[in-house]
Amino acid sequence: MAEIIRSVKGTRDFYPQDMAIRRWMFDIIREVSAQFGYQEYDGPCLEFIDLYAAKSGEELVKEQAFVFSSPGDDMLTLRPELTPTLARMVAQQQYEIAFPLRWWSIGPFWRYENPQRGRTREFFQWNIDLVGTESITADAEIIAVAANFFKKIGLSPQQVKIFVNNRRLMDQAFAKLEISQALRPKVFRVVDKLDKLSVKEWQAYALDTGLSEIQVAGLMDLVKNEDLWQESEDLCELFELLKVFEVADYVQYNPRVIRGLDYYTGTVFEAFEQGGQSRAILGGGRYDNLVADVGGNRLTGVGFAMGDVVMELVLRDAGVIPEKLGNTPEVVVTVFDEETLVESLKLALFLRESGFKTVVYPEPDKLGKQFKYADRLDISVAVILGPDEISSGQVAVKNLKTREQVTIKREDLLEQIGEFLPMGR
RNA sequence: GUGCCUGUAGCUCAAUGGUUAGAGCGCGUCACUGUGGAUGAUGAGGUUGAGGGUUCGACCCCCUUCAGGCACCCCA
Repeated sequence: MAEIIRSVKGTRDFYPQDMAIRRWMFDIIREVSAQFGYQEYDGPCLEFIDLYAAKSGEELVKEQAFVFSSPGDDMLTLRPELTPTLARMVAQQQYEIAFPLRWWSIGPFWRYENPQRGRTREFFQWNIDLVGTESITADAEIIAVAANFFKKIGLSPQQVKIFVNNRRLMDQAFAKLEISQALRPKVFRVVDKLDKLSVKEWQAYALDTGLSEIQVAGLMDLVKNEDLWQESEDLCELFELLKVFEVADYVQYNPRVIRGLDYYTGTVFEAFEQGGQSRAILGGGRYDNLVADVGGNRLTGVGFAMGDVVMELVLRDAGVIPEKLGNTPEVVVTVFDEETLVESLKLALFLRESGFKTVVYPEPDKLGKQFKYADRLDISVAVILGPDEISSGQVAVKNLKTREQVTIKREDLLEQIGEFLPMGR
């Protein structure tokens, strides 16, 4: 056998059983998004590199994007994120769109990273945004969308938590500690490290970034202060609203959530798996200048993004992925010989029109082999059509799960199949 | 970019430096000419990732290289 050309590093093959899980997950995303009145959109997977250069910074484009020149010598990139595309699309029609807009999307993205658990080079991301309002209600709604997704997919507040903070609040707190503006991006990273390092390591790391000992001590107090939110009007209002949205049990204040991105200006949030791995599932927040960078008017919004890779890991850990996802055929029609093949095909046609997912064994073969095939495909019902049945206007129906078999009149076939099929098909 | 681990049958894995590299699962055929999963019999399937070295002898030890996994870095 010739050697099989391997798949590209960091990509995934979706066999039918994998695809069924993806479909299931995406359907819930679609359902929740639509339920809140969001409209689906999408952009191209290919964009000019300039689109990202304007906004995302050098490092992302140079080191993590798939960049190449087209035959026409344009510098193109496989989109590493959706936000710049969204910004462009909004800017292009800024006088046409009815604001506030509620848009969502799911599609493939590419980043040239070192693949490892929970991280691939090709992945899917759910993006959802509410653009054109500064109301805190919008922040609450977006968080409620995330919480409702968790609820619907089967993750409880004990299994997953959305941690919320406010960038402005943290900026004020940093100002009180007299941490300079220039140092703050680094300080964000310091804060982010707190849960990963020991106290001593963390202090050393913090001092290393240029903070004074007093500042380090102050910072430590700050990021351990779970009541800090009370100093922020926005957060007080947000938490009240989250109660109204009936998602408060999924949400918790956390002063250590800041998000690396510079463009977040108010509310920031990240959902984490609770317990063992504690992986970040989704993240988002409020931003001030979505479209200004690509030449539009100032527009604020709030949104989040969720990758499918970590999400699926978490769902697996939680054991909430259904065993049966209903992507298998339901009925197999057996074929006795060349003469009866046409009868089998006609019967299958009838079953399909009646709404059953039906396959026909493609050629005459031993019944045993046909059953074995059906069994391998996890098909529940076999319809047996041989010369005896044809001449008597009957049909044999076998429940492959229970081995029960009955011979009935043709007109009773649909009812019989319905009886043999497992519930909830 | 850095570090650790792993590459043996289609899959999951064995095999003190010593005969012809094995097992389970899967696959083919038969027992079974209109009835599957079980059982039994039997068969196919390998350049041990690749290249070099040490050795009387290498799946095993050493070097190089390729690939994969995991962690760090980073995470828009």
